[in-house]
Amino acid sequence: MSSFCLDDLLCFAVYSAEHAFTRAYRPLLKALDLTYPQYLILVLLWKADGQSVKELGEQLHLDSGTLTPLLKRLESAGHVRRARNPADERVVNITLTEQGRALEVKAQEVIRSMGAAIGLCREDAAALREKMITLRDRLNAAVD
Amino acid sequence: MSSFCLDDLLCFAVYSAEHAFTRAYRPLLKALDLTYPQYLILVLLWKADGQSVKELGEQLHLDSGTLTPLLKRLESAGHVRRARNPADERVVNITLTEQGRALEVKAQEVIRSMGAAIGLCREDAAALREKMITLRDRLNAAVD
DNA sequence: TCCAAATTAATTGCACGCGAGACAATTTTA
DNA sequence: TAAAATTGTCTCGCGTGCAATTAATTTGGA
Repeated sequence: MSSFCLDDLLCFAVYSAEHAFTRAYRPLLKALDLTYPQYLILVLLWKADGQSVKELGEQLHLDSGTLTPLLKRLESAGHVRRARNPADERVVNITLTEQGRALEVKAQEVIRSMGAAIGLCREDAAALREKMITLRDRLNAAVD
Repeated sequence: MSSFCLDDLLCFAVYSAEHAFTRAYRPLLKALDLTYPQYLILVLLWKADGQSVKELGEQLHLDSGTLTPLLKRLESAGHVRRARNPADERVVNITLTEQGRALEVKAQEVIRSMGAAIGLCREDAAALREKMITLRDRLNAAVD
């Protein structure tokens, strides 16, 4: 019994790889005064500004209990504005400030640095990414 | 600019897969009153009882700032004991209680359930695991 | 022997991430 | 139209993770 070690578990491999990613991102994002989840939100807004909390949460697989305080921190840092949607007062839309939009240029350098740290060619990275997405979706389906 | 979506990023694929894993584990481990990190610690202790905080941290890639409160919770739940090493008073050794040892049997069922949820054959899971470990180690090397 | 350096665990403060519950706005249904 | 159900967000409490600091101890060299 107990003949396996942690690295034998796929779940732990993913768990520790995720930590390694955030550790690798931390010093790069610190230059922009961002955390990794904050960076992910900006990535979504750079692509489509003005999304609602719910729309952001669906893409991030996070709920509003996580997003609300996170978005408030992004707001107090001056990167986004939060405003109720006049057409439906339940909805809060998140829009970039000029400052938040300006961060996109600096983020290009972060992406380049991470690409180098990963050390995989484009094809291998894409293949691994596909497998992780498939695994994630299967796990999420199993929970429901 | 901003032509990519989140699922195009390997880092996000790993990030969201990790969340999916802990979400999938949560209901299974709740039956044992354990969180996923607590479960990982028990896995290590089932394999080798009496390890120090530092030894556990090295295998989990976590530091004492994370482990100390986590181990205290495991102790107050009655699963482990924390005791200074008489030979070196700086070191705290963690030993399983009878109750903590008994959990290993119930954990077998958790492992079976997760294996089914992952939905990969043994070879594919092992190959994916290898790739994640390699990626993790490369990222960790890049930070230092 | 004694002192400086190194090692280790604990502590503190901050940022997620989630479950549960509260609440207001909106939609559905009777 | 009024009651009921749903939706979107917020708040709270708890459990990680991590950086930085502190305290205690051991080790190594003069």
